[in-house]
Amino acid sequence: MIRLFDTIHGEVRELQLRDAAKVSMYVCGPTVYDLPHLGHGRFTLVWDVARRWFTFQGLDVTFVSNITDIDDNIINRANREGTTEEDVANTYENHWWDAMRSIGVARPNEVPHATQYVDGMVTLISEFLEKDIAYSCSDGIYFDVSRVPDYGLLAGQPLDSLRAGARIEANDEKRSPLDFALWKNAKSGEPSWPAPFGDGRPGWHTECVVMSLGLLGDGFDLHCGGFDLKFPHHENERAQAVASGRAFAKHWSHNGWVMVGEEKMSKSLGNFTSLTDLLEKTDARAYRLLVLRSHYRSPIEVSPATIADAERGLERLDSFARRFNLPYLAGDSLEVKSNFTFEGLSADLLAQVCAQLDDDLNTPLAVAALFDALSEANSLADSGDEFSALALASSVNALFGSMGLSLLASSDEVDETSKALVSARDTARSEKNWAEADRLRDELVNLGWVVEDSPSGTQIHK
RNA sequence: GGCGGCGUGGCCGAGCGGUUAGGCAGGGGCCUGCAAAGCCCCGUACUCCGGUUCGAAUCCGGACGCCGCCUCCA
Repeated sequence: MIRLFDTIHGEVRELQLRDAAKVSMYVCGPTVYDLPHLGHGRFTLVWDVARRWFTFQGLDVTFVSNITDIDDNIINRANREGTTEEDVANTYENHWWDAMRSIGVARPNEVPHATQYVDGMVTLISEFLEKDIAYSCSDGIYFDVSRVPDYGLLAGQPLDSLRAGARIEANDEKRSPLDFALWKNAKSGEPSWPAPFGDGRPGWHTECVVMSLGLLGDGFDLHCGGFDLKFPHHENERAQAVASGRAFAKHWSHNGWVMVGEEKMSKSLGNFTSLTDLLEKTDARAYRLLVLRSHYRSPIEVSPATIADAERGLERLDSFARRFNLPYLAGDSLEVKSNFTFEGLSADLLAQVCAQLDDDLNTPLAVAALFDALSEANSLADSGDEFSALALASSVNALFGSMGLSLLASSDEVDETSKALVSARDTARSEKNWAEADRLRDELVNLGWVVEDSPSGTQIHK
C-alpha cells in the first residue's frame, strides 16, 4: 500500500489506483525557452524517484510529462534572437534531455508536446463556448471560473477569498480577475493555429488537461508538480476537466521548491542556477543524494556547501562499492530498470525501506536505514564474515538503485605505467622497504590516484 | 488582507507523546609500517512563554522570526 500526501485533502492518504497493478502519473514538464535550472532538477528527481519506486514495487507505471513548446517566453526569445519559436523550443528541449540524462532521470513513457495537441484544445474550447463556460474578449477566449462550484480546492481557498486577493489587472473585459486565458488571439509575427472562434494559440493551462486526459484517460491516478503550480495552473487544469464533465486526477502531489539563500529560487527573482552549470562541476549523483536526504515536500537549500556535503557522502558510498566490488546499477540510462528482484535482498532492510518509502516517500529515513546497513556490512566484513557482508552490501546497492542512485565502484582504466607502480609498491612493501613504498605512493598520487592499501595489496582509484 | 508551511545539536536534515534518526564536519580509540579506507565511542539539540499529560521537539494557546501561494514560475 502506497501512501502519499494529497494536496486537496491536505493529508497523507492511500494512493487509490484506477487499476490495481498500474500507476498512471502526469508530471507537468518544462516550458523550453531557457536552460533547465536547479528547480527543474529537483522536481524531475523527486518524481523520477517516485516512479522508480512504484516500478520497483512491481507496478506498471505510465509516466507522462509534457514539453510546453509554445508560450510567451518562447516567442519573446525568438524575437529577441531573430530566430523562430520552433528553433528556440528545439534548442532548449535538447538541453533539457541532455540534463535529464546527466542526472539519471528516466525518460517519460510519453512526452506530449503542446503544439501537437492544439486540435484537442480547440475542440475543448469550442465546447466551453457553447456552454457559456468560456467567453470571448478582444484578446482571446477566457474561462469563467464561477462555473466551477468548487474552484479553489487546490489553492485551499474558496473563490471569494481568492477574488479578494487577486491583483488588479488592465483587462477589464474579464468577468472576474480570476478568469484565465484558454486561447490567445493571433498577433502578427506570432505563430498561430486555426480555430472556429478565431486563429490563435493555446493558453498554458489548457495544454496540460488535454494532454493528460488524452494520454492517461479519465480518472488517472496521480498528478504531480512543484508546489507553485498548485495555483493557478493545476487549479485551472482541474477546473477545465470538471467543467467538461470528465474525471480528472484522483490524487495530487506537490514537491517543495529549491531555496537559494533564504529565498525561493524563481524566475521572477532571477536567482536561478542552471542545472547545466551545476553538472559541469559536480557529480550529478550528489544532487540526487541531496534530494533523497530531505523530504520531497520540504524546501531544500542547494548551495556549494550542501552540494559538497552530499559529494562527501557519495564518496563514502563509492568507497563502499569499491570494497565489495558492487555492480553499477541504475545508471545514466533513460530506462527505468524494473528487473530488480526481491530475491536475495536482506528481508529486514527491504522491509524497512519499503515501509519508509511507502509512507509518503520518506526517502530521508530510507537513506538513513541504508547508511546503517552500510556500516553493518562493513562491520561484518571487518569481522571476517565476507559472505553475510556481501549479501548485505548487495542489498544496499540494490535499494539505492531502486531510488535511482547508483554506487560507483570504479570507472577508471588503470594505465600500464600506474600498474607497474602499483606492483613495484607491493614488492617494496613485502620487503618492508617503507621509504621506497612511500615514494611510489607519492608518484601514484601525483598521477592523480587515490591510493589505499587492502589485504590484497595496493588499490588505486581516481 | 486571505490561505498554507517552517523555526531541531557546528552545518545539512528526519521525527507525529515515552526508546540511537542519518549524513557531513570535529574529538578520542582500534586496525595499519605510515597514510587512506573501515570499525567503536563522544556532542546529548529541538525559537520563546504558558497549558494539557505521570511524561512534549512531538498535542493546545499565545509571542517572535522566516518562507511560500494569492501574477509568469517546477
